[in-house]
Amino acid sequence: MAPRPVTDLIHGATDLLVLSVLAEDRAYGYAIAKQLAAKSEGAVRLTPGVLYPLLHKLEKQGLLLSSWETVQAEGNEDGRGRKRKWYRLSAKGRRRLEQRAAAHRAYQAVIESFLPRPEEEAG
Amino acid sequence: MAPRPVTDLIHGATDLLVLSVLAEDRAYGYAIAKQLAAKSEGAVRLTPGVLYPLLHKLEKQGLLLSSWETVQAEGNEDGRGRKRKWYRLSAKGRRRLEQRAAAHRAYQAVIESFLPRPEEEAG
DNA sequence: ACAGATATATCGGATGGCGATATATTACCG
DNA sequence: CGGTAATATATCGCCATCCGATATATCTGT
Repeated sequence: MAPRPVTDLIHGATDLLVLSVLAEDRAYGYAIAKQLAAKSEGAVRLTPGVLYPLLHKLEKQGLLLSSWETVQAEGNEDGRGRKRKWYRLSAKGRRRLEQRAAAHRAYQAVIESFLPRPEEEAG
Repeated sequence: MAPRPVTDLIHGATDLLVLSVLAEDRAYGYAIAKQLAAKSEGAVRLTPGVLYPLLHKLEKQGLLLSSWETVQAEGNEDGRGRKRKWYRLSAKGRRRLEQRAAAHRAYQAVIESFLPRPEEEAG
């Protein structure tokens, strides 16, 4: 058994990423994942199995507020349509983002202080 | 039940930290944990439940080499004594450290690119 | 004699990320 | 008009990891 590809991770920063995206503008889950993937050139991919439970957790914690919207398709006059669950940061979520970002930066600085200096790539 | 103190974590960087410490000099487990705690002013504390399974894993992966040493105490002439398991980086471990450090830095740069700019603390 | 630091180790619980799977709607292309 | 892919949300179980608790033994300082 190979030790598993291990796409390797996102190191407990998923909440930070979602909160950060929503700090700029409201968005729905799928759009959040697309934005992260696009702006990181594929490096950050929040799969459904990570994304949706995470959004539910953050909402439950009062960091996000949500509302459903139904997109009316062309030539579709009845009640059906694609549903989107829009999320936005609550005031609490905004404060939490600031805290988490600061804590993340502080912690990364500590880790960086232990790492070996990067190898110079000879030109 | 409060959501647990959540000493909060070390974000999957434990291997990176251990490899980094051992890149400078050989050490035994307890000393590695002490060094990390001291140099980070308590921010990084590898508890036994994290430390020892991790060292075993890294050794099993061929990244670390180990050897036991017995510290002879004063006034103790017989065979007993405190045992230390010394670890050092293998060549493979050294290469792995470079890779992991580079990957870590690249990933952190991506995460940082999503974070909001730090709030200016007015002087 | 006793407490506390040193030193290694394992166990079980909780969390979190991940792939797989499910369901429904809509867009695109031939 | 029919099929495939993209859009959109959601849950499940597996596995790795981190964590506190516990165990054992040695050594130091008082």
